[in-house]
Amino acid sequence: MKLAAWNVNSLKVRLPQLLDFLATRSPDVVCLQETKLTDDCFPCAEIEAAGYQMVYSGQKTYNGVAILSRAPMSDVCIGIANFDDELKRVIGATIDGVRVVCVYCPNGQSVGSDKYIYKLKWFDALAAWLKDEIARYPKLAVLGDFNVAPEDRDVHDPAAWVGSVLVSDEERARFQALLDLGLHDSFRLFDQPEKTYSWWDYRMLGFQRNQGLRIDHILLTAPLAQACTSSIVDRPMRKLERPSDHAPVVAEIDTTR
DNA sequence: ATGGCGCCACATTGGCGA
Repeated sequence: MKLAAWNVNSLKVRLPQLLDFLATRSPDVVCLQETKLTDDCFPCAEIEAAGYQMVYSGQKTYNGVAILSRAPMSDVCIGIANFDDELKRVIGATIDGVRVVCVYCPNGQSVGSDKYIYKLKWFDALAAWLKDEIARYPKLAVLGDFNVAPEDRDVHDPAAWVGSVLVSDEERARFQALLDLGLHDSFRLFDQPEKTYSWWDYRMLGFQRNQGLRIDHILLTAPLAQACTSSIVDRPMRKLERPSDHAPVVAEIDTTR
């Protein structure tokens, strides 16, 4: 099972690139973030024509998540249980016995801001909910834009970023709390090229200079981590014309194990 | 020097993302 997560930064704009991704990479499951579409505007026909079923939860202008899958999805859930959040950031579904949770974690804007406080609370609610979900579904994957660079090696210039949003100790502690639930960062299960990132600023030739951050992740419970055969950042997608500022992240699970 | 780029909407400028 090939699983992908991609912050498309507007599905309306990025639909051609998504269809390219589906056709050339042939993922089984794709978790999308920042679709920025209300549900009545979701491009169902084009995605169905590409051979995928889909579930989605969106809103105007900001946020919005979706899961695309070749196989049927069941037990679809929207949002974090017991956490009141009007922003559309979470959708989950069961696919071939794997519980897939797609997340668009808050950005946090700047350390100490109201949005930062909300980000920390949001992560606490996510962890509390995932603890129950993992107990219910031992084979669980959490994929998406976490808006946290877990370690300094996930940051192009750690000295320039020290203490700022996306890398602050409090944010990294929230990410670690997810790992402490028994989740594994699939990317770190394998040897990886140095300076591998998943997001690059549109400004300042960020991509050309590889000034990026690794903030998009695929986290796996132990049964899936043991069956994981690869986990990469699909960097070439960031080179396309009119790219998202994020590249997709992709992990493969050997479901016969 | 806190800018830049790209996307969105009560648009032709401002808010936001990261």
